[in-house]
Amino acid sequence: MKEDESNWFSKWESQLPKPEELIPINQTLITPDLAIAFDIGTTHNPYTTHHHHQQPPAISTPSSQPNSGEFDSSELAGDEPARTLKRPRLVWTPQLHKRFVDAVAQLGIKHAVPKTIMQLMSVDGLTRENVASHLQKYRLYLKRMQGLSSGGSGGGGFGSGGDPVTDRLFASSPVPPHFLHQSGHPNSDAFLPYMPAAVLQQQHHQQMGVVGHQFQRHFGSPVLSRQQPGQQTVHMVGTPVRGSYADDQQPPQEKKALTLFPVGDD
DNA sequence: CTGCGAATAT
DNA sequence: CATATTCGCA
Repeated sequence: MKEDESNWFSKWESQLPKPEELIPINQTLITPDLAIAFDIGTTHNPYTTHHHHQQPPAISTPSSQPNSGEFDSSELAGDEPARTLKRPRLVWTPQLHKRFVDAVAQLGIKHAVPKTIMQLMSVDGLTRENVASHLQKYRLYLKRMQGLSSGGSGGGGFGSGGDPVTDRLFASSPVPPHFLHQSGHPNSDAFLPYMPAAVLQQQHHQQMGVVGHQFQRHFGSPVLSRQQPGQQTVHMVGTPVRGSYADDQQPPQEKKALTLFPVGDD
């Protein structure tokens, strides 16, 4: 039992926020050719075409990124409406969710509020609303789990929609033990090993635009999509099978994660 | 702002 | 159809 804690802690520690270790969320970037090969650009996607305007929320970590502030954008100076446009629908990929969970874990369920979580995650493009919304669902998920394991509805015949895993996304990430019972950590101090100083000031580089084909049913998709009346789904897929990756491990075999290309804004 | 429920969009 | 986002309220 305690071992479990040590165990998850060890794993967690292994992938700790050391800048060097911290980056691998959007690791695989698709090459332009590959993007084209994927039919990206056939349709008029604002993000796939050369109109890199404002940035779709890109998931990236505040660490090294080759392309710092300089891009040779052809028309990036004159029009940057941005801000007022709707952000693309954020796709909560398991990895992204993991970051979320880790953030909550490190903050402690107590102080896990949208704003703080968002800052700790340091995922650029992420908004407080994104996190807030997700946090709610996550809390419900946790609640559900507890209620289920406690004994509850064993009586009536479970089977009707009482799946322990109604939420595949949440299920894909290991839920820290202590999330379940209470917010109060007796010795929580001991569990706050590292708090990145950069939390409050992250340099953001936005990048990526991506694309994929319409896929439903798979949640291995890193990233976001945007749809507007008249636009087609710009979902993207990357990870193959459904499964259960325990944690940050990416699918062993690869369908190849397609991804984003650098862009600039601001 | 944060939390929550429901509606709405994609 | 599932999921994320938006809206109103506490």
